[in-house]
Amino acid sequence: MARTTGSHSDITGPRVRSAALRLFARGGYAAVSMRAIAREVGVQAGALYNYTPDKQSLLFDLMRGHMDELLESVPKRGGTPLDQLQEFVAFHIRFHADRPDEVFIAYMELRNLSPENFAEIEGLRRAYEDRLEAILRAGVKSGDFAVADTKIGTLAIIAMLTGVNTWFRREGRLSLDEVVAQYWDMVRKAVLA
Amino acid sequence: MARTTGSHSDITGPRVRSAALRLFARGGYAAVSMRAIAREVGVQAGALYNYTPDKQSLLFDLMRGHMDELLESVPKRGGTPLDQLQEFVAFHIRFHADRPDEVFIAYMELRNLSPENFAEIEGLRRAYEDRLEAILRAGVKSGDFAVADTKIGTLAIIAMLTGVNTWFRREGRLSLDEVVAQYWDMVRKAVLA
DNA sequence: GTCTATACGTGGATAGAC
DNA sequence: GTCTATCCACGTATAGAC
Repeated sequence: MARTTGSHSDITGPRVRSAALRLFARGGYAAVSMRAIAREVGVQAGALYNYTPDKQSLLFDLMRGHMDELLESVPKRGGTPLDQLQEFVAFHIRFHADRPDEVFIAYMELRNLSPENFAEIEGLRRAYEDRLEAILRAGVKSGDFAVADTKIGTLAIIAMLTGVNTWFRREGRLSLDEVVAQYWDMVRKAVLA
Repeated sequence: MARTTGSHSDITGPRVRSAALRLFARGGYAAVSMRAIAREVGVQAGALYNYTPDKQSLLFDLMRGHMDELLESVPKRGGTPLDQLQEFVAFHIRFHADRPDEVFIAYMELRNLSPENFAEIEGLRRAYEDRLEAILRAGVKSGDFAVADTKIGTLAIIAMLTGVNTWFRREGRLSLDEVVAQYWDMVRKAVLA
């Protein structure tokens, strides 16, 4: 995908991020070279450094952008604990199903972050988990839910929901509505008193 | 860890596998060099090739060994569907908690397998899932369980259980017995009619 | 069976011309 | 802003001495 010389700062930046996202998700951060990213964008490797100081920042920006969007999008509190939980389950599955590459990177490439960058991403992930745990605690307090340890319950539910991404395909046997319905059924029964 | 020249075939082989396991789990297959493995074992890089034809085989052997052991260890059928499910849940959590490095590699490094090796590991993983799905189907048939789609139920339960490995630490707040008890409580409620 | 030495490719990142 | 050219470190794997 050769390109001619010229100025394209406004469009090349997003293209670099997009190419890195796709390639990191497919091959893994460590296995993807800056040259491969440049080839995908249609520039030479040296030109990438107009848009990122280094490869590590490219990974970190993708992960932070994803986590920021997740935290901005998660439903705010409202309604009964059961209503809130249902809303959370549907939101989590749909949000993640829409962004398979971002989700894959956010889970698989944590160990390739520098210690400082890892700490920041970990904090955002914790903040997201806290949203769900607050719902479970409210439900336990109101007597609607029976969850022995809300922290474990939180991690168990998130692991179960995120697992959808490992197998769900839009062309597959089941619609996303059906998937959401069954997961909600399982989660609901698992936490109800 | 310098070593003197000599013959150590009987002990070096297992040490190579053990070092590769630990380093792959910590840093990721792509980021770990043969030199790093050799350093951990205490030999020069060239000597590794007496024990493995290449790096890919090292990864594949670790994963196949893990999956073989998993399939040999999984409880065979017996008792009511509810009893079988309880046994499966306890087995899965304990087996995986005992082998954090193997489990981490088996889930994270699938994409670094050659296509042929990937197909073989995928087949073993599928066989393991089939064990659980058979239990769910038996429970649905007997009327004990209410699971809309046993394939989804299988994947949801396995994802939930395997997630324990991302946070459980033996020195932590909860004993493995307590963890098993709460997960069994959630799984049981989730599938019961 | 392990060593040293090396072939050969590729990695991230930078310099300077245009 | 992008290009070409390059630096230098490191990767897997092999050859041949001991």
